[in-house]
Amino acid sequence: MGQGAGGGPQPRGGATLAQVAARVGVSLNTVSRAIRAPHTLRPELLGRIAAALDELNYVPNRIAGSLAGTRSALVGVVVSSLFHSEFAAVVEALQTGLLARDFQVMLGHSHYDPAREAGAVRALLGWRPAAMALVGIDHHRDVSRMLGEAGIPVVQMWDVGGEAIDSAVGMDHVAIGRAQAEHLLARGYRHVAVVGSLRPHDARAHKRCRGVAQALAAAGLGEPALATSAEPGDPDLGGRLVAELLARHPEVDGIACNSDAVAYGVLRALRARGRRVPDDVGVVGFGDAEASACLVPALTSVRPPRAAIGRLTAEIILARLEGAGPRQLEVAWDILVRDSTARGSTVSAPI
Amino acid sequence: MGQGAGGGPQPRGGATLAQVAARVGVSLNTVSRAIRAPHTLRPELLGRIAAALDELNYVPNRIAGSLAGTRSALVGVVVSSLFHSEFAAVVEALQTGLLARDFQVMLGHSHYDPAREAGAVRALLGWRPAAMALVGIDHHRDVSRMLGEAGIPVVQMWDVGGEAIDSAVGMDHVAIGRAQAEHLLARGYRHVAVVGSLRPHDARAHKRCRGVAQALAAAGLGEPALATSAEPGDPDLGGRLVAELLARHPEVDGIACNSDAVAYGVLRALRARGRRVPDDVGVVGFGDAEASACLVPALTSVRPPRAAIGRLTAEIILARLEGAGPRQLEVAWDILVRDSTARGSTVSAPI
DNA sequence: TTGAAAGCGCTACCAA
DNA sequence: TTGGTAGCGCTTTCAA
Repeated sequence: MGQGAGGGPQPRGGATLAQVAARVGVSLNTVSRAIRAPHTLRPELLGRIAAALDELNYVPNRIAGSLAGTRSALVGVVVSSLFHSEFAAVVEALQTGLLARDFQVMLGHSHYDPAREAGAVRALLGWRPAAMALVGIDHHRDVSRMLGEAGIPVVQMWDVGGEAIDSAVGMDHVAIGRAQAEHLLARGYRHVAVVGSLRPHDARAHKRCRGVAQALAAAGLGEPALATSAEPGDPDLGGRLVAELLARHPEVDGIACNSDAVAYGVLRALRARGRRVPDDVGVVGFGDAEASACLVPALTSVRPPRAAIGRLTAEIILARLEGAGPRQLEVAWDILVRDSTARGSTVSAPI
Repeated sequence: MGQGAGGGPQPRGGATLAQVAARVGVSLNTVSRAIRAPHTLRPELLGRIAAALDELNYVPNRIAGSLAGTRSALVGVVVSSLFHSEFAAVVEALQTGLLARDFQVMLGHSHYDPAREAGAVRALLGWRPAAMALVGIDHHRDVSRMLGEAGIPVVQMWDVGGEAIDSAVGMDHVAIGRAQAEHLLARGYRHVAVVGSLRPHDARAHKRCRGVAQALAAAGLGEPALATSAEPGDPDLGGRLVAELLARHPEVDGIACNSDAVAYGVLRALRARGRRVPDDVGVVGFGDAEASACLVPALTSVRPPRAAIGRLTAEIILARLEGAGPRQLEVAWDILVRDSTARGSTVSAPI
């Protein structure tokens, strides 16, 4: 209270097309065309309009443009989480690809919860996006229904193998789990366990887990020992889970982790318990986080092609918008073999 | 070609308010009020409208709402980069705070480039956001001008101490640099260097660097040795810079890194060269990344209150929008002391 | 090459 | 408690 006008700043918006038109002395839609189809105007007029546009710092109102135009310039993107940065690089590559064609990305988070995912999808759909991209291939039926009814291109990222709503770009997570286990077996580890965060609705994590079991079965071994939790996967969780695992299954000598962050904690806890890596125990991660090559021992991990997934998603969206059909792509990943599984490459039978 | 209709999916949008109204047999704006002010309708009518809304899967068109309404429901956010996840936690906390009040976040990236930052700000302003938040306090003058003219609340995050456009929530980066150096000196390291990515327009990094120099000067020591680069800060860069540093300044025994990722590479390179940490060299990072506590030796680092910065930014934006005045907050950070600087806590003079 | 007019789907205000 | 009406700033026809 007092003499001030009170209240926050008054949004002034910028100049409107009509104001620019009035200043130049032409009609509103001549200015509009000066922006969208400059070649249809006399150069002289175009020059005067450009000058006015510049002078008034005209910034096109995309809200108005979207409402009036036939297509929106927004793409909705739903990721599980940005926090653990699993998907930050995917989003960045996607946004870069889209921005080049003047599409804005709108981000939503599911926090690994189907209800929140549905909420995020609904909220984004309210902005009438031209397309949507989301992490995962298995969704709550409300999500599939809403997305199907929206009648826009939808790209499901990161996973493949489920029933795609429209298009998909991802990895075969069962194969990844299998590869984790096969790598451990090839290095001579026989008692393989799975450690990590396994949220009820994180289908990818469950698939990798299943892949590990498949590989063990194929090798004539029993079920993998499991130490999982629905908590977010961080080093502390890894430490707690491995402690619990070793108490129950002291024979474990190979650990497939559901994320590198968890693997960091696993390595630390093994060290604290005097278990040598890779001599006594082999550890393989998932995600190839930035620090993984700098740990001691350096962590063997699965590297997902994050930037490629983001880039391909952008490409598919743009192509779909121009009339191309849906596509489903499986992208390749690889295992970066480092010291944490460097016990030797021949299968040595236990004494 | 072929028999198909060709073309991508036809965006069908959802049902409109008018369609719902027609179905119930009331006027369009009665339905609008059923959504925004339900208590002003007869319960019976409200029930019928709710049923129709549900049956037609009505999703309000936020584009139309923003254009017609007095205020937009968007907040623009510009970060330097998501990729190195420096700001992912800030954005997530900010988005959570805003979403609770039904504001959508629109993200832009500057990639540590003033021109791209200006481009991102301009692009976001086109959506007529209700407010903007951006990383950094020192901006290209075009950015300050555009933001000032927009007449909306603007919160500058992460840094403080410059001339704020409107509001700010951040840390004193000079003090952080000073603290890094003082910590090293307190642990008995005498020849302190700065290693890391120093992009021309990353004012925060420059301030931390200046802080280190100040602390050395205050202790009667000379300028810090510098090994910096404009490349993105990752472990490989850290490794290369420290190799170059030790070639030029073999006497260095304390290293202040501009990010934890760089520090990871520094630790690895020191190990490869047979320099023991913390005995021969002390290393302190910035950012407290997830892996830092799991390295060997565990990395001493400065921990920024990322979630708090995001949350406070959301609070300030919401308050500003309700008429509160601008605020400038400096938030506290701390140094997590770990093994990489654990040489002892008394200053021991070199022999 | 330019202008006029009709909406896009909604909110805000007024009248009933 | 409800309905009518005038825009928001632009794109998109169509006519001049």
